Amino acid sequence: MQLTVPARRGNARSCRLQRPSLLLHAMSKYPVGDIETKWQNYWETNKTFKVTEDPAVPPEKRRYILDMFPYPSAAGLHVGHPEGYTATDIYCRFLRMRGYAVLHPMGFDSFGLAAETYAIQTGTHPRTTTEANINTFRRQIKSLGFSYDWDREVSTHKADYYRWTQWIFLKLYERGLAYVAKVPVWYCEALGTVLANEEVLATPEGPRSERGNHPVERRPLRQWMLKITAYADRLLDGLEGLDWPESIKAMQRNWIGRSEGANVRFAMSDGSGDIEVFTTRPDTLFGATYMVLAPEHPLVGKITTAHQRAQVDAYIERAKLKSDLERTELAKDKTGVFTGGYAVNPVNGEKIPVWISDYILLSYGTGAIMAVPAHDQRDFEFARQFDLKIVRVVAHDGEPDDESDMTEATPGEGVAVNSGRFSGLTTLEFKKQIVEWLEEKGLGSKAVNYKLRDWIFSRQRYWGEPIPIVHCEEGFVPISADDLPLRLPEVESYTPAGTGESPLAAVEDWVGVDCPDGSGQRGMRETNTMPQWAGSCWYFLRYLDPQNDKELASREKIDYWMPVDLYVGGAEHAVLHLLYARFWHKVLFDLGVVNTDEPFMRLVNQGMILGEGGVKMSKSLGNVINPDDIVDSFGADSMRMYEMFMGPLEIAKPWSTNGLAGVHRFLDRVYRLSQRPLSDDAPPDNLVRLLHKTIKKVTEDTDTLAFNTAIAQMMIFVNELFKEEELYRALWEPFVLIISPYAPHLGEELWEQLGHEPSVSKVTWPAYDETLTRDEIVTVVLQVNGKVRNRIEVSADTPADELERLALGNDRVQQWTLDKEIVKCITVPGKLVNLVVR
RNA sequence: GCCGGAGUGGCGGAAUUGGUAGACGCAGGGGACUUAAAAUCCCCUUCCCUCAGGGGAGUACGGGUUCAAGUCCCGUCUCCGGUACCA
Repeated sequence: MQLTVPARRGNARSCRLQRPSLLLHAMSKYPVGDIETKWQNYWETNKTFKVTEDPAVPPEKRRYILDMFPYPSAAGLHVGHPEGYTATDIYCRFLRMRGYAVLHPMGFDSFGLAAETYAIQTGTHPRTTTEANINTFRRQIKSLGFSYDWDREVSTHKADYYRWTQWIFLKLYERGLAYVAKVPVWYCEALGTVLANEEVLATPEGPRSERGNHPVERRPLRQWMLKITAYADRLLDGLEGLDWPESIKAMQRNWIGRSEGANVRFAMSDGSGDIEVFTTRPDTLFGATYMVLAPEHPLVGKITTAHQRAQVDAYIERAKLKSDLERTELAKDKTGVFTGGYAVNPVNGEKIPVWISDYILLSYGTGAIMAVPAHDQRDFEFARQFDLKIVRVVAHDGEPDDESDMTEATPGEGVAVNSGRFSGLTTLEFKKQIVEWLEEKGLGSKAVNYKLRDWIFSRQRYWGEPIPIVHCEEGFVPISADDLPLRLPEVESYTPAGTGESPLAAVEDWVGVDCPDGSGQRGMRETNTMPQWAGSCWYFLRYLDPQNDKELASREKIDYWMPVDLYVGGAEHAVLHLLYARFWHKVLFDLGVVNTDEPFMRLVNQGMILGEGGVKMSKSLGNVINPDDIVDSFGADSMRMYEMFMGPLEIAKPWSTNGLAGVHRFLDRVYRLSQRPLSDDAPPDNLVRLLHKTIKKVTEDTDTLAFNTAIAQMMIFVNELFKEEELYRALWEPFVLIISPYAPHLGEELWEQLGHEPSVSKVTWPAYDETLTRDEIVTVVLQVNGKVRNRIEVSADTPADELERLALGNDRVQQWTLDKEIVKCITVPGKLVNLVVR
């Protein structure tokens, strides 16, 4: 998946970014490079982290920990990638040592625009570029010592992978969830192609292509669509049970945008047709004083009077050129034109004018509204702009009765007024009764609307999954699942055809094909390809069974591992990827392919790593940190540990090379400590207690992904050990175990130096003794009126009355209680005594 | 505007069910070692006042609850992320 970092464009050569000069000063006492190479080779040769489906492992001891796989860009790995990957790696290593079977795979989201753009410019096949980039990514990821099971690696552009992406598409098609429709999309004359919304920018000169700054316009073009709206309610309801950040859930809810209301039909006064509107406030029907249609609304032509025709046509022309953005955000003033037509308000028979305006979007609801200016701010502004009638139909406390005094609409709920026999009803009750009334009269009905729209699934591109459909005389004929994969043909040019078709349209001997229905007729292949999102919708299933050529993954393996227990990645995928993947998963669930309705039980977003000084990392600022440079100068363990020490995983935090050096210093200290002669003597009691506290803290914090505080505790422990002459084996061995998920190369090395067989990752995580985690002597705070006046050291089990006696007898305390009456005494054993005086 | 999140030293950040604010690290200061420097080790380091015992203030701001508030409640401000004529 693509991170929203400034991607390098149109240049696939690897480029070394400038090294911060500080890196060159990294001094190291321990042989970082040797150690890290040694253990990476060991893990690779011994397949240390290969995992298989062992039926002896009970289900509650299995975990599927997933990283968002990267889009292999030419720029190589970014410091943002290792953050999430390190977090899951530490967690996985921890879980394994705690006796879990852990599935932890990695792969590549390898279809995408950047490689194709480069192909257009240079003629290099996108596969060549992509696979070179994958090799770089894989090398970089391996250099950080992550414990992936590399035998499960997948890449979405490989035919044995996209075969199953196409298979899922066929299933969607079979179920009526994939269809073709003419929808307005951005078309760029100069580039000869359709552009995605995110490839179009709003500029003062109008909408322009992101690439080349060419003008673009909306054209209704034939596109493949996926009926995600059919799953809107399930996508909404499914969020309830998920352990996801509240913000992501809120964003998905907002994106789906469910709203309840009613559809109401208004007849034209001249009988020229009916206008249907959607409203969430049917209780304000009596306040509907005019209507507005979207400029593209099909009824506009029919109801416009001859007198208004020229103005209306001119307005429609202008609206066409505006982007959605301009029609909404940028437009402060309302614009619109009267059509000359009138509709009849069904509740009171009043004739109300029908206008068109671009504040009404054809794509939402019915593309038409009843305007209630008294209680809707947009309608209010429009009414004031064009001097239309305003009637209040909801009473709120303390409002002026005269509409001419109103300065803004009052959208809240209240009690109905000016509403005939419905007057006096509360908003809630009114809504119920009016819908019943409308249904009785056949004028309308209860309705639900969504902001969510069907997913435009086709791209006029080369580097994507071909859509396995043939256009035959009798219509679309899907390719038989047995004939998949439908491979991408080789092409001579990657440039779009200029007709709004993909480069595939030019490959005549690929496009022309016998119809798969066996009729003997000739047909034409679909030349659109799938969008980049397709491959990432289900990759986590392919990891389960990557070699399977009979099905996308066997049901046994799905049952063994799914659903994903923890999914870590950037918040930039909050809506699209996570919504699309959930949608496909629900379809697969309905098909009986997968075992759960939701794929990802727990989601964590790692925060962005900013440049030094808290600004965004960007090439133009020259503050981009290249992980390769860090690994070269400080080592992978320092890089990993520093990124975890920076702060909580979820928050954005600035990079600091000094901070990195500090963590490196710590690891260096650990190594130097390890070179001291080992002692088998019993260690001092205070250090044993510190060890148990440390094990407890690191255990709990690793379990909750609070890596920064776990590392702080390890630093405290090492600082204390460092002060001792001797290195006690009884303290050192457990410490090597708990640091090993964090600094795995050093962990392996030290474990081996302790005389053990590798790998440390197979050793059981140390236990702690709860009683040893508590201090025997504690500091108790003596307060007078809540202010700390003294501290005393007492045995931890000193009872309350004894503490109270000690407090009252304390001379520093007495200075503050002298001549005062002691009103109250609060004692918290082991913590404090607070004397309240007057 | 709406939704979500966050405001703690010079900086990144700690702080259990309300119970010692500032753990750990960075930066800074002092000392040790060294011919010297680097590296390393030790100590100090929220701010203000101080008779050197301490005292006062302090977790964005203003209130409140409480013996006790960074933590709970009400209001305000700022910043970050998302979204925006969605009828």
